[in-house]
Amino acid sequence: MSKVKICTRFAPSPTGSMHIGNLRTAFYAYALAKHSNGDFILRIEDTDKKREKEGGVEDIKRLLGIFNIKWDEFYVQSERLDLYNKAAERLVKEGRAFYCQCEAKNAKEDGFSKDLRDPCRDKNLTSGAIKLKVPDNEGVGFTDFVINKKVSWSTNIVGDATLLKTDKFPTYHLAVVVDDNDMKISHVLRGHDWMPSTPIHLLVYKYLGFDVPQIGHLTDIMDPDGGKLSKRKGSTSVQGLLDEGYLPDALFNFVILLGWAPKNNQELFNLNSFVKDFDQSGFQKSNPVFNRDKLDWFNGQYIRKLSIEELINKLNLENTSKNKSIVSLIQDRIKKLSDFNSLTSFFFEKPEVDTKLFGENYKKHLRKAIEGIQSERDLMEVVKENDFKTGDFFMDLRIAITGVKFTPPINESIAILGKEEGLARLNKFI
RNA sequence: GGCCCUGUCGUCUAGUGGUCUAGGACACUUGGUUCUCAUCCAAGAGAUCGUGAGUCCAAAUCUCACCGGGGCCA
Repeated sequence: MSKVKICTRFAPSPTGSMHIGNLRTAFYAYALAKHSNGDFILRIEDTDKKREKEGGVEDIKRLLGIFNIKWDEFYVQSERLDLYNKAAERLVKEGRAFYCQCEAKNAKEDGFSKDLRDPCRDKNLTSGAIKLKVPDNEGVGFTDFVINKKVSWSTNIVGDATLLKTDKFPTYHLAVVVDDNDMKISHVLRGHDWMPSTPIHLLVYKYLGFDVPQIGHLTDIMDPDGGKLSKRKGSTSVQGLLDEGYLPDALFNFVILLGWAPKNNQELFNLNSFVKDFDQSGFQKSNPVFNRDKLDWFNGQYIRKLSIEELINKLNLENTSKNKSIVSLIQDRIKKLSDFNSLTSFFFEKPEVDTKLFGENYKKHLRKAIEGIQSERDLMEVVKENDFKTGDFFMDLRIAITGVKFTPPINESIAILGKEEGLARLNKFI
């Protein structure tokens, strides 16, 4: 293979909040290019104006920015219509495509039997939509660089695909070929769902006289309940996951390992190490399942790596000494940023205490604790002196102070709350 | 229905004919640290490599069939 510069692109449609699978495609395309000092292009595929969402483009840029993905070039397809129109017209002129004026068809009754050859293909019309004139009895194929396998089809199963719609906007099939060629994309990386339309693209490449780039189809991320991961089942939008309290670093690390693996099974990656270690042969062939537990684990790992200041910042807290103390108590105890509130609410408001949670000796425990705190003594000494069971003693304190059984260490918590407030909460139950 | 991709512990995976009585990670179980929870540490359980044939001295690794999973179909 000749030594051409590697150039990849991420080509999302601005149709709504970015899906975690799209983001993964961006990471892979980015790493593939940057591993060899190639270029990474961001291309907005906005040729379906009906589905476009306002602010969609800005949202894509913003999200990529959060993950530190930077692009070398930026294009918008709707600004390039001329290019697609010319290509389509050329194909018509050269007998590789034809105008079609068929009415938009409805779903057919039997669902499946369909006529692959369009009735307009030999009418020599001079206006309308432009469709590809697919030949009969030919073979088309390519070698997929993700699954590392030659894949081929007979053109007899390929329909006369629409290339240019009547509104002069291209379909994906035309735009993707024209753009990838024009932008000198060396490696096309896309979702597995595009595999079946690859023969169409191959034909378009051929008729336009373009070199076919390397093409690879990524696995689909699956839902634990089966089927492709979808927006319907829980939060799969990148923004949704961020809102849930997952750190970008954790999301990145988790998602690149769904469908790609290094030979040594290393678990922890950041953008730089991923780019450095990236290797095409690490692509997986079968569909991975989106596993929350693993994501949570990664998130915990990255939360624990943060400095107190960084964590305070991520939690949108003021950098006060009280908050620092609180945050340092919960850093080992949260899996997601959103766990913070439930774990620490007792610091900010008096808890509701269910007295049924107390042990049988709680009054004795609380009384001695109050004495101890008033005289500023180490509570462990109080426990020993009175021959209390350590666990029971602190649990009663915990219930009185926080109202719940799972909390940060209670001595430190009382220190943060302040002696006065701590005593007040204990005295309530005497 | 047609076409295409795919199949190693529950999950993510290592593995490319012998070193595999199949390795790692998450989850799980147990023990240790500890005022609870969590962290951390240690140990354990968990996969006859989808099934059945075949090739070979030798197969998770090659071939075929079947079955399962996934995708696409103006």
